[in-house]
Amino acid sequence: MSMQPLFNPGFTEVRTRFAPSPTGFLHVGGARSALFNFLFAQKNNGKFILRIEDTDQARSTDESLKMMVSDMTWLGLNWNEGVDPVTLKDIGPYAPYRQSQRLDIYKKVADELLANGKAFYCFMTDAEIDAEREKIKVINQNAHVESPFADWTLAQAEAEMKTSGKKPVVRFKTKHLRKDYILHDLIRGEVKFPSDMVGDFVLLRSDGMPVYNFCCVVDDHMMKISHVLRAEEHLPNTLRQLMIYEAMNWAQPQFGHISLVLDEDRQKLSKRKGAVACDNFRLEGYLPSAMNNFMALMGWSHPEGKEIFDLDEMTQLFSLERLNSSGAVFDRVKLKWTNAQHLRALDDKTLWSMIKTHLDEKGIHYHSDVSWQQKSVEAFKVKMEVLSDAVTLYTNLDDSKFKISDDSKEALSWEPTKKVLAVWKNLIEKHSTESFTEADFINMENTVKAEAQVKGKNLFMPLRIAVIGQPHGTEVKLLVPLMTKKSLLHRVNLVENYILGNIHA
RNA sequence: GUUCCCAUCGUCUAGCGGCCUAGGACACCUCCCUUUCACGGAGGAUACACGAGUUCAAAUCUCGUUGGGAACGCCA
Repeated sequence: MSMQPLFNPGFTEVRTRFAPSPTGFLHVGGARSALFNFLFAQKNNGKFILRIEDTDQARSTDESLKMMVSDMTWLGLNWNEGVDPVTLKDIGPYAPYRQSQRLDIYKKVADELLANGKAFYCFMTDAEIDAEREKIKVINQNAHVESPFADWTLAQAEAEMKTSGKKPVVRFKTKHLRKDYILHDLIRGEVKFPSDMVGDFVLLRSDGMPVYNFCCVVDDHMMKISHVLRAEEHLPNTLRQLMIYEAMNWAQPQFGHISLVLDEDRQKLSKRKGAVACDNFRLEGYLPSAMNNFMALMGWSHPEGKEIFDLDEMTQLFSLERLNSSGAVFDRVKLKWTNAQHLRALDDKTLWSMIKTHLDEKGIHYHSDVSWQQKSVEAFKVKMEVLSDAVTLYTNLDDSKFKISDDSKEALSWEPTKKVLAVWKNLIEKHSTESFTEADFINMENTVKAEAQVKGKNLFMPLRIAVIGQPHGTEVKLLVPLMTKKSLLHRVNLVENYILGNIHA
């Protein structure tokens, strides 16, 4: 049995990176790529780098960069080098890690390619390119626009710049590369690209800003990235990148192209069909552990088929061999279930502190008493799938928000209901303390049963409505200990009035 | 259109030539638990896109067809 080397010649340790462009929120698809890079680096005692691809000056914002950083931190995908999560300063041996601050580096590489004839200055205007494109399209769909400047000497181009003042782009010369490029993809196996798949692509824009395919290669090389795990949409880019590696005579990292995350209609996940920003999920009360768990399961599988696990377990078990190559539909229903499982695995104290955050945010009232909080968590734990579900659950405990639901009407119209409520109210009034225990409630319930001569749902539904205003939901014996005598009286009075109002209406 | 990628239950997937009359999970249905709704438990229904090869043997390998997706920018 022969061991496959972990990385290509020229690399000494596993170094992966996630390189978002700060032009919006962190997308779950991106987060999943980040996760796999993080896991692979962790698993192999390597380094995980956060690089910022902000060469699109028009769209990159600081706001977005902060969001990316905080979302990554929230998920627990901690990086070893890159933008510091607190100070936002670049830290690590290969700083700076944002491309807008590495311009001189790209320029130097471009100059080298220019000098040895692997790239050229192109003075074509947008209009000229468009016109040319139209022209050749008629003859051959497959053809690429050919720049008349491809064969100019460097001196010629420099003279032209000087005299005309024109600002050219730098293009990579592909014409002479008539051959197939073979990529040994970690996930897809052998992928063959014909070199005529691409034309002379831009390296440097006319304003000197580098273009993605160029700075990506330069940075991956300079930062000694050993493994590039990225979404499948980048697969066609890889040809351009392979060409640059070859032209610079640089050692290639290993590439792995992960399948796409799709919408229900099997297209690339987009925000038009629901939330896709990590931040939205955080706000709705999804746990980072559940997010990671769920994202991992789109494309990766636990060796024992387990469905619920945390980041540590993933890190222990992660391997590229268990990554599959077909796209995965983002199933929000299963995400919710996954979250519920993680929620229930939490101890009551931790869960309470998370619930509290959501209640505070909405200004929902709760008791400061720790045992009350504990009891409330016990009562509501299995009723929640996401933390924000707590908002409704605890609002139901607020007297000022008490409301009788529409589906209560039927039970309130039953003949024995009036009697049940009367006995119930009487028992509350007679109760000697302000609060009730579970045992108190069970006694009271039995008394109502005997005195009102009712049982089954004729007993239970009216009682629940008198407590919570709804015929279904949390066990009444768990609800009553969360309430006061005053509160229960207030509620039963409202329900009685409601029935009276209905009768006379 | 061109190039590339992909193809197992509705969805996420296991499977890497015989263990597969295809396993698990979500969702769905039935029952149990439960004086409600849930949670939990036990069952059920549902899939190897199609066609040729290779082989004693194919969900697994090869080719083709079909279907889906992505990329074709001075976006990343």
